[in-house]
Amino acid sequence: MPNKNDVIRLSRYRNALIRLRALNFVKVFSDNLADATGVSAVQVRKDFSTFDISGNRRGGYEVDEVIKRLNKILDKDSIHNFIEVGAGNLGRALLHYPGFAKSGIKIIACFDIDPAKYKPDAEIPVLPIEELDDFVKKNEIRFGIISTPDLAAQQVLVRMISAGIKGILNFAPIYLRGPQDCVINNINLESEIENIVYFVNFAEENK
Amino acid sequence: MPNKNDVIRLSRYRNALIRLRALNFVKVFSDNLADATGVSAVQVRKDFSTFDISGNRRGGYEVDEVIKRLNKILDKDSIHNFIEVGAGNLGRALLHYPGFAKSGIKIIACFDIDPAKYKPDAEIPVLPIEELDDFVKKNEIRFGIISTPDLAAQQVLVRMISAGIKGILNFAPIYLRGPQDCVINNINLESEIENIVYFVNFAEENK
DNA sequence: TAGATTGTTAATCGATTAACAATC
DNA sequence: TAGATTGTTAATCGATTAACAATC
Repeated sequence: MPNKNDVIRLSRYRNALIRLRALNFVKVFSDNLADATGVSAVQVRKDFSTFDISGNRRGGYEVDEVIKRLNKILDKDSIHNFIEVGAGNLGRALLHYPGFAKSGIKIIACFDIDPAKYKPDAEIPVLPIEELDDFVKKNEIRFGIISTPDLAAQQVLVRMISAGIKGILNFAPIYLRGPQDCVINNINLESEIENIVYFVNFAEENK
Repeated sequence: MPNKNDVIRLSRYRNALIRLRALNFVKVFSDNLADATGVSAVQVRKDFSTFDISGNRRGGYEVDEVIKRLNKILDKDSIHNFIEVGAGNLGRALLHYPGFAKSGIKIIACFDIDPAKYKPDAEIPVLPIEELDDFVKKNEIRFGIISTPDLAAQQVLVRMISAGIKGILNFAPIYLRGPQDCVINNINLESEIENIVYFVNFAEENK
């Protein structure tokens, strides 16, 4: 079974290939992709081989074909409906993040506890959190985004899972874990910053 | 030299410890931290040992002391000034992200190419990108955030680096790399989503 | 054919864990 | 002292890379 890093690399290859295609590349060698992504050329070939993407010895890989294959693997040919919980600054920004729309990701509703935030008639409605369960079940939503403060996050997680959500992107600054059959990716902005600060300081002290 | 994951775990320990302290914990065992963070107990002890955080055999670790030590290591006792480039939806949300303020991270100015976005008199001013270089040098800024579309990101990176920025958090959906002495953490929201979709699909197909 | 590139197997490297000695 | 926990060394596991055979 592939792990998170393997699949992250596939995304990276896809991004690079789309850019190379825009530059009229028809074929690429693993070396080109290595340069474009910072991944080693062997790693590229190994990944392609494990995901059944094959090239021509001597002729490299066909850009279009590899992109098609990656689209299939990453399920980029269909639209994925998401719900979001937390209509604060970050939450509202994500609702209108152009990268999502462009990339087949559609947030179809947002939920909050604060009545002041409700906007039932907006293009992407903001609804009371109590309606989450029904909404998710009725619309068969499998994916959710958490953009609440950390204190609320754990409860929101429980609610999402019991409603049947299977994949979650969590922006609350608390590391969430779920049951076996639920995928949670945590993005902790504070800890990313701490990380950067640490390594910049480290470099400064050791130069 | 520690790597990114090592330091990310330190952040995680710190978060957990702050929560445990709020629950009046005075001491913790590596087992407690393991439960609280999902990291194994050996790993906790190993990490603490490599970062010179010591406990009492039999008595565990003192919460306050470990937090202090982690604050020192992660440089949480001072305020870090950041600049940001890109005042779109996401950029504006980050400007007012409460988690940053709470955590000693201060974005002191934002830059954009679009004159319609300029707000030189706002609390956090939005300034023309041309002013970045001077501003960074005058204020000795070491850290930056990129929240532009992908096409602009590469140029923004060059500009930041030549101005002397050493640590960058990049939200543009393109994987950026910099010179040896510059730390870049890439957060690619699209690829995080692709990742979640992949694993949810995978679980569904293999159940 | 010669040369270049893929695809794969074996070797290496690094990170995690198991085992256990030290000690409070 | 007995028991529990830290701290560390050695073993294991997994991921990356080196080497090279296959082949276009």
